Amino acid sequence: MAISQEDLRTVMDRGVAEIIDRNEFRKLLDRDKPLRLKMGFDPSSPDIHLGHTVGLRKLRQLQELGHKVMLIVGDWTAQIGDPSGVSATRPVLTHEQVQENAQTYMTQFFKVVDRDRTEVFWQSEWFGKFDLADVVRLTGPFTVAQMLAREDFRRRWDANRPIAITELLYPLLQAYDSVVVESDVEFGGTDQKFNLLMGRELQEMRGQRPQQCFMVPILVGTDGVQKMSKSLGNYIGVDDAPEEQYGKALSLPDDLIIPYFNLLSDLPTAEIDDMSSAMEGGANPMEFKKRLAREIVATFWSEEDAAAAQAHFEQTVQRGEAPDEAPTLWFARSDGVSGAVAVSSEQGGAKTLVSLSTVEFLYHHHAELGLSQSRTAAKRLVSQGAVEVDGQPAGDTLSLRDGSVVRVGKRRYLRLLEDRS
RNA sequence: GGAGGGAUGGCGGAGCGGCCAAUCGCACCAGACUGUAAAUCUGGCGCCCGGAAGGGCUUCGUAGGUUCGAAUCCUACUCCCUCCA
Repeated sequence: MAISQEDLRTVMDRGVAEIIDRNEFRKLLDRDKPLRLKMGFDPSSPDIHLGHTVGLRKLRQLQELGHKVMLIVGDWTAQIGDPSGVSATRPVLTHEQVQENAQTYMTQFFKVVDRDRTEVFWQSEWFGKFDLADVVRLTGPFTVAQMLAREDFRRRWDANRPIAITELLYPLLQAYDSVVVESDVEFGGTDQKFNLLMGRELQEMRGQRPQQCFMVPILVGTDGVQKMSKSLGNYIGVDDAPEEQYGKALSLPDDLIIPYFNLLSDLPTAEIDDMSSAMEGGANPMEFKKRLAREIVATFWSEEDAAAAQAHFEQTVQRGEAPDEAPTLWFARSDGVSGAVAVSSEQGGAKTLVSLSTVEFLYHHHAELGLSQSRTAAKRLVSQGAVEVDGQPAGDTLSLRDGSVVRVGKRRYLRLLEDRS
């Protein structure tokens, strides 16, 4: 398959941590047959964030060169829990949860990867009929020492911390997947190295050409320090709303702008380099960051959504105005009382609504405002000066009109409108 | 089979009879500052009453008990972990 020099560089160098074996992989790209690209996931926590998309984008690039993705739903390995990284005991998932998580995952997965060039497998297709003889045959050739070669096993072993036998099984199951789908290349983060190499080994034992291992770098999270992860809260989710993604992207430390462009956008490398030197020359990073944020939103949503998210950001954060689409609290004049809002007087055509008190208002409308249902919490907000009405700090009692906007903290708004219908 | 350690707020982790609604870190919320929802600083962070001072109620695996008083002591139970074999 003919591949341009530029594509080749993009595929093999941009956003790549390590390829084993690099030369082999290079040769495979020149073959006529589409490559079988393997990518597995455990349906244990279904949300995909930007950190995952670094690898997914690679898959996409290769799909566009004509190759095919084998997506493996790890419904068996999910039972075990990947010991890579943190070794917390995971709750065993029910069949329904697994199904559900897998669906969520795939919906997000296919925001980046081309569904038409993807084949989906479930581990249960083969492990469902595995018997003890198969297990013995699978585990037989491996030794404990081999397993202890892996860093996290080794560490726990040395520290006398428990290692479950099923955990040792994990890499083997993953390796077996490679045999079943006859994977040519398996993708994963650098933390997957051991598991990926296991696949190579097992394939060779079973008379297959060993897969290449393609490792992508771990993405640094929005805090600029630790790797992006949901549990650390420094992530941008694929499924986050456009404004959410945009806002989170803008909160990135400036020195992450360039790496993010490299790993998460299709902008030509030359253009990225230009930005880099422009910033070194004193250009305001804000503009580039906005561009980055737009790129990100557009990847997962659309250009229009990206533009809207930017407008939203500029309006609410930079200018501190209420968003157009603030939740609305409708009140009926005839009610007299709607929730905690009471119509108290009408002067010169403009009705004035007066709440019982600011605290009561927040308490009664906690749902619309996204607050917790607690008077104490509402009181705290009031005493902290977090409440304002139409741009003016609110006192102990609110004075509201048709069209008033109540703002709580930086990001919560509630618009009051009379229901004239 | 034997010996030992442990279960505390969303998480991690102090406390080991009154000064504990419970140190501290993370997360979270608010304020200030900022190009930024970052960083930093300040404050807050069980529920309820009160303008406030303050008061009340429910929490430290579960169930009982000792005590004027228990997250802290005792008993039983449940679960987790480590070491020896």
